[in-house]
Parts: sequence; structure tokens; C-alpha cells
Amino acid sequence: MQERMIDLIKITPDSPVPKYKQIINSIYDALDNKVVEKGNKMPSINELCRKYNLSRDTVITAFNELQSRGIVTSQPGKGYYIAKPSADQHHHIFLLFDNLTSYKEDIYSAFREEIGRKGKVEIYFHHFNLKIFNNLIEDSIGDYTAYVIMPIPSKSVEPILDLIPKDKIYILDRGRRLFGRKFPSVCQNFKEDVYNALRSGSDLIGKYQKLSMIFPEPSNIPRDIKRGFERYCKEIGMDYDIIQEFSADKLAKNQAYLVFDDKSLVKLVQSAQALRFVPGRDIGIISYNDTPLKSVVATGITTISTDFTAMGKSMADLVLNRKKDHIINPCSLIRRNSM
Amino acid sequence: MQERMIDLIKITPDSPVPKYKQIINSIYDALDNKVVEKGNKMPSINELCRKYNLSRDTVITAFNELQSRGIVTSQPGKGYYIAKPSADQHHHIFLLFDNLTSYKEDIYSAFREEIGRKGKVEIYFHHFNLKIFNNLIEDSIGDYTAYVIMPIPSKSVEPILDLIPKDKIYILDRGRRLFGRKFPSVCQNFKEDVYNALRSGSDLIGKYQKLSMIFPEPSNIPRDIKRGFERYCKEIGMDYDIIQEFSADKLAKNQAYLVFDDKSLVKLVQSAQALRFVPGRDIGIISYNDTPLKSVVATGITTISTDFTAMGKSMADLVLNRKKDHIINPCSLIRRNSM
DNA sequence: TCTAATTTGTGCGTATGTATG
DNA sequence: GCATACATACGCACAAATTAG
Repeated sequence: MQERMIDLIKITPDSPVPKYKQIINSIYDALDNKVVEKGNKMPSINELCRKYNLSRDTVITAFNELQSRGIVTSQPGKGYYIAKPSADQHHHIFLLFDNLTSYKEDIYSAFREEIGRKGKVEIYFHHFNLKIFNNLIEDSIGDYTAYVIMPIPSKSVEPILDLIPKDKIYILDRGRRLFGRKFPSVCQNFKEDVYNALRSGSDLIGKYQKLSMIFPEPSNIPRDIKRGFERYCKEIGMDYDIIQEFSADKLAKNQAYLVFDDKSLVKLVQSAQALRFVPGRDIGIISYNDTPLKSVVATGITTISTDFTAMGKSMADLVLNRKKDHIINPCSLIRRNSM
Repeated sequence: MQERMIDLIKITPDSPVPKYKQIINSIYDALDNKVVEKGNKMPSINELCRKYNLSRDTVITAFNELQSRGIVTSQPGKGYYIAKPSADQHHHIFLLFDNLTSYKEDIYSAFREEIGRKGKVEIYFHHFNLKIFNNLIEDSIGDYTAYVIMPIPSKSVEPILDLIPKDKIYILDRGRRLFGRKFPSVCQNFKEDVYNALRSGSDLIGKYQKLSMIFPEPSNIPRDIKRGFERYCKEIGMDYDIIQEFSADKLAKNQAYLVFDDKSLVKLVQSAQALRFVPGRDIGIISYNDTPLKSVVATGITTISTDFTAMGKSMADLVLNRKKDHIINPCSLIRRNSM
């Protein structure tokens, strides 16, 4: 037993981390990975000194610190023993968002709240720029206990992720298909979500003759959304098309629109107002990602939206408990007057 | 290893460039030429003093600057270590927001865009919690070249700010009255802004019999807004009151409402819709802080708003050029159908 | 447990040159 | 010419952290 335990202590002499702290961290890691448990005997002080060429005092400093934190107890004349079944390690979390939009606040707040005092969270943004993405991760390697990442949707992010220890990576929001089950994740299943949300609103959609998706290109909107949309339309035999940029002349009565960015939504509603088309009667509007204001835009916009608070909470749960799950975040259709 | 590193520092005593800057440049060169890498130990302060006949203070000045640029980290009792794989950015900016609301996105994007490749921006949120505020700043001291801060409106933030070098602090958005001309700033003048915006809209406001401000308490909305509002109403002899929480029964015809938070705005618009009161005819609505969606809420909400993009740009200009200005950010009334 | 060596961190005093008014 | 402020550089002293023996 001690033999195995000894090997769990990793000392790198030239690290900026003090040796006694490296010992402490090793014990925490061993507890987290459940390779030691309450009651196990710790390797003796002299054993560690010899094996790692450490000063006796260095080991004692570490053990004293562990004892004062309640992780180990000492039995004079016998040795040190693990005193706790698990340890609330201090998590230092690298949270990499794509960009700063209003619903990110929901994810972040929920995440932070769940993490609470158990860790410190630092936020970064890559703005879908691969160079920034790589630099941020490269700079941060070794500095965090967990890396929660909204990836850029491209194969080219993989080499840089390989530099991070695999068991510290968590994938957030998108990248479900890109990474499969390679990392723990809380993601949307964009294709299924859109498909299911549209299905659940078939009674509303049926009122219209055609369903147009306003999908700006190039954009960072997940491609899978388009696939889910197309699958739905084909399946129920709905007339549909995909518009790259909305303009007023594309607005027609008895047509419904599925819109993703706020800018297009604003244009769409303004055009409708100009022609005195009433959303929900003359035209239909479904918007993506819900915000409080959308409930009063025009006379209320129907939205397809994932639950961002749930997303933040689930991710915190994964990180805190080192779970390896692959969670699909819930998504639903929120019915309002615009359809 | 240290031996080689020592030689990488070139000091020419008679050069016009200060010695501490020569040290900094040497480290940059070493990083550029990849003769040092992340995690390498720097030669100790005393070592450099002896070897190059430098004052200890000179070396420390250089190392502190490197640390605040994020190039090195220090561990008391051990030494200084290279913290980045490569270095090109000379500004390392600590950006502390109060919370994440939609218009923060505008400030941040504009700020980031102006900073460009000249620096790295790290963003934090204090949520008006003094403890978080203090912890975030305390933890960050010495790690950044500039601290851009949206303060908590309270005297109690001053002691912690005193710990930051005075010439690295910039005040953003609020705190104009709290700090006066103590730090460079880009702030709103809430009292004047509201007063002037209301004055410029007197033709619209005159249509209504009463002007009600919906001002939730407690809240983090600047108190000065209330003062500007009261001053305007008294000056033109307008009947007015201040409502702490809006409820449907408080909605009355021929009355105008000045509303600050999205939650109250949503309630207000929904109540109006329920009673079939048309904004701009039966009731008036003015909302604070513009977002794209507000142009299509109901049939368009009139807003009083500062220019958040300008705010971000101005702040970037101050930081990049180390200007000491005190800028009042422009604010105006944006006329739409709701008044 | 104690001593010793090395390291960073901080404070204070001093001196010099330069820019500003 | 004078006063002031600021950046640069030096010297000394002491505290606290890290580690060795």
C-alpha cells in the first residue's frame, strides 16, 4: 500500500510551486482519484525524505499543513493516517467562452453560484479567433485544475487541446459532434433540439404556407441547426427556404420566419410593422435563444431556447465531482404571440 | 540553466535606455529567440545585482514590470519564473465589471477592438459584492499594467484601491462623484444626463399628465438619476412620483413611465397590452440604456442611453496612451413610438 | 526542533537628471 | 533663475517564505 502511495507523490524540483505544496497537492489528487481512502497509512517522513531527496523539514511542513486542514492525523510512534474520505480541493477553473452575449450571463452566474467557495473561476473569450484561442490556452497550461471550453467549431482546435491534461478538459455548449465522447461535456444537440422544438410547435407552424430560416453566412451559428430545420421541413412536407440576409422585400404574408441573431430579428419586426403585418396572424416569427425582452418584442416572440441556467449548473456539477458525463442540455419551444 | 540565462541579460551602463528597461528587453529577446520557455527559473535578484553591479531596486523594478505584464510570476522564498510561452503584448489589463448586462457587451467589444494586439484583457465581475470586489483586486495586485474598474458606489472601496499603484487605475461608467478627479475616468454624469435627456424630450413628455419613475429599492441604479429626474420635474412643474415596484394596478392612462431595469419594463409593457393601452398614445414609456431589441419592444421604446461603444473606445484610448483625462460619456434621448 | 542560507517583499533615505511651470 | 514633480538608480535594513542539514 505504501509503495503505491509513495509513487503518487510527484515532485518536480524546478517548479515554481514550493515542494511542500507539491506534496500537499499530491495527497489531494490521490484523494480525488480515490487511490487512497480514509484510514490508509501515509508513507513515513523518513521514507519520503530518502526517496525524493527532500529535507525532513519540507515533508514535515507539508504534513503539518495537511493535519491542520484535517486531511491527515498523526499517531505518535506509528505514523500519519488519512483522516477524511474526500477533500474539497480548491478548484481553479479556466472558463473559455466564445463571445460575450447576454445569455452568457445566465451560464456564468449559474456556474459560479454552484462552484461557490469551492473554487475560483476566470473567464476568457476567444471570439472564434483560432489564434486567440490557441494563445489563451497555451498561456494557461498548468495554471488551472479544470478547463471549461466552448470550442471553435473546427478540427484545428484539437492539437492545442492535446496540450491540456485530458482529465481536466470539459466541453461546453457546442462541440458535441466534434469531440464525441472524448471529453465530459454539457452541450446542445442543435439538430435534435431544433427538430424537436419545431415538431412540438407543428400546430402553430401549420398555419403558414412557408417557413424561412434567416441564417447569415458566414456566421458562427451552428450548422446543425440548419440540418435540424431541413429535416423537419422535409419530414412534414413544409415548403421552406434559407435566407442569408433578410431584407424588407423578402417579407411575405402567410410566411413564417426562423431567426437567430438579434439584428435580423429587429429588421424582420420593423419590416412587419411597416407593412402592418401582425406577427402571429399575417406572419410567423420564431427566434433562437430566449431573453426576458423577447417576451415583449412586438407582442411577444416565440422562441426556441436551451436552458442556460441549467447548462451552468450541470457543468459545475461535472467539474466539482469530476464526473465524466455527456449531458445534452434541455431545450424547448416557448410559445408567445408571434406564431 | 541559470548561467545561460544570466548571460542573456545585456546591460550597457552608458546607454540612454534605463537599466531596468534593458533587463525587461533582454527577457523579451530571450523569449522571442526561444532560449527560455515557460516554467524556467529566472536568475535571482541578488545574483543579477552582483553580476552586473546593479542596485537591487533596479532589478526589482524590472521584475515587477515583467510580472505586471504577465511575463513572469514570483514565489516568495523560491524565485521568479517565466509564466508565458511567448510574449508580445505590453498591456495586461484587468477589467472589472459590476455585472453582465447586454450593453456591457458593447463596452467590452469596443474596448477589446481598440486594444487589439497591443494587450491582453481579462474580465471579472463583482456583482456589487464588496467582498468579491476586494478579493478580486487583492488577488490581482501586481499582475496587471492597468486596472479598469466599475466601482461599487460606496466609500468602502477606497482602501482596497489604495493598494493598486495610483497611475494604473482607471474608473469606468460610474464613480464620477465618488472619486472626483482622483483617477482617469470615462463616466456617465447621471444627474445631468437624465436632466438633459428629459429636457430634450419635453415636447413628448408634455403630452402626459404625470411622469412616474419606476426605481426599485434596493437596487444598484445610480441615485443621481433620481436627482436629475426630480430636478427636471420640479423645474417644469410636472406632476411626478417615484414607484419602488411596478404592479399592474399602478398603470393609468395619460401617464408616462421612466423605467430602468428590464424586468420592470417587461411588466409594464405586458400590463399595457392587457389593458389595450397603446404606448405613445395612452401611456408613455421611456427606458434607460438602449439595446437593439428595444427598438422593436412593443412598437419601439424611447430610451435614454449613453453611447456604450464610445465608452469602450474612450477607455481604451486612455489606457493605451496613459492619458489622465476625465471624460463624460455622451448620452442622449432616442425617440421611438413609446412616447 | 533548531540553525543557516537563499530568496522575495517592503520600507525609507538619498542622489541625479529631466521636464514643467 | 527657481521651485516642483517625476523617473531613474543606489544603499541599507528587516520581514517572511522556502529549503537544507
